[in-house]
Amino acid sequence: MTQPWLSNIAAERGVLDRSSTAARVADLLREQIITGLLVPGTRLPEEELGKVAKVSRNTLREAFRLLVQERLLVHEFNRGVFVRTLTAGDVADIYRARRMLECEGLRSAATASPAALARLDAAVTMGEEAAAADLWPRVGTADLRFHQAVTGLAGSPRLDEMVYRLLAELRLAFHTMSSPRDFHAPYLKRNRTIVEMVRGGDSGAAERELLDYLDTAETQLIRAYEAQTPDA
Amino acid sequence: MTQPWLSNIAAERGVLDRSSTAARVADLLREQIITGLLVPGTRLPEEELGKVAKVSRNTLREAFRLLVQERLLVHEFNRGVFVRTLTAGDVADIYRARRMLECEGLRSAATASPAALARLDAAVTMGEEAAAADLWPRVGTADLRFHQAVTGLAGSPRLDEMVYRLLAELRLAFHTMSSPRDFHAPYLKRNRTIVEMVRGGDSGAAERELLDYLDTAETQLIRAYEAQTPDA
DNA sequence: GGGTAAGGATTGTTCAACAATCCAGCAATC
DNA sequence: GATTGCTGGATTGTTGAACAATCCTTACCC
Repeated sequence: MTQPWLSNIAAERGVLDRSSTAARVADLLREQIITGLLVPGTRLPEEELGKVAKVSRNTLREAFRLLVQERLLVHEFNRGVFVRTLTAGDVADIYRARRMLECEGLRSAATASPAALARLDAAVTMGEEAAAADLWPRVGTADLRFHQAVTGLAGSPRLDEMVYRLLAELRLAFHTMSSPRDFHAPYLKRNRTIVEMVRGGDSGAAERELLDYLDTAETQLIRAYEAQTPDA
Repeated sequence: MTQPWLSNIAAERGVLDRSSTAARVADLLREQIITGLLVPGTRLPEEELGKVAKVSRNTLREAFRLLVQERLLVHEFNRGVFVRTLTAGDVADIYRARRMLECEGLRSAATASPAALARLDAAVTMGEEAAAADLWPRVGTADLRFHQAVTGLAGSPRLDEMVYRLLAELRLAFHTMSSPRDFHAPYLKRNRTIVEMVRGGDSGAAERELLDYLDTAETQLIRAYEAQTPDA
């Protein structure tokens, strides 16, 4: 391990062989969920799903467990697994946690690694280019990646994982928004603003901007959410 | 649902019927891990373990998944599951996340529910009584419960879960401490101090105290940790 | 109408088997 | 002598079928 590039190999090694069938089935299901084709509340019967996915019930159950861990599915004992349905309270709780995590990231922006800053910039650029090309779902992913990069400024693997899970969870609520374009468009500019504030060293201003940003996004989302699910 | 105690029953209902064999096997393994009998790095062979636990390989694998999610085990594809070994970097990262979460709890102490405050008090009292009775492992659990209660002041289920997982993870490192008594004893008083500051409404002082508290605990733990695992 | 019992459908769990992969040990080569 | 290549045994990954336990619906009875 004296050569520097050997440690690079060692670090990236994990992604090479990781390919269990259960993980691949989980990928398929995740895709269906985050694109909104699998509606929250839907029950996923083991036998039927196993047949169409051409995997045994056991491995399918293992895939379920992976997605339950990501909070995309819920597992009720002796009743089966369902696509998670978020309550308005869940959305509020997620935004509360996001505020804490992302602000923590901005506060440690001064000591952030160049790679982390580059990821921040790349995410914003990706969003702008996707908007120019009219690829609005891609704008959505870029936005999520931006917020992950904000938290990533802290350089903490655990904080990264936390925000990753929160954002994955949020996708369950995004589909209640009528148009992804109207939802994501206003935030493109604000993301760029935040990046420039961070680059300029004014993390206090960036934090204020981000908090206001999250507030409006939260109320917008919750309003659309409660309109769709009367009461609850 | 007009009776108040009915909602209590409804809230606690989930734990009644939740009794899959996999969960119970996971409980057994967790016990062995947090008491330190199962040393980090140990490999858990499926066939052998399934025989002694008298469960099939499939359900054992399900138990493994549960503990992998709790970060007590790690799962390497085609190689098996191992008891997680924390690096000094892991410990530092855990404390970083704890600082963020627990301070967030203290900051919302003013708006915390009476039940959350009661839990805080109960945890400290439990620790003091356990110390008086010379039950030091119990002091340890009381301490963990205290920190969970601190975060619980925020009243956020997700923050609660995050800190729960972090503290569970941390137990993997506790066994490197030679004596649980020497490690936990000094913190009994500081816990009480923090509770009184919170009760008095001075959450700023409580936060400063807690941060100092966590700093010393972290350095103490990491020092003992690096002494035991030379290099790494 | 409301409670109840039977029935079917689905999940929980086990078992046995085979394929895929890893790993330690040994042979071959330079 | 160290590295490479191979081989056999052990362990994990995955499958399919079977049975028990549980839930849900339907029909029945009072």
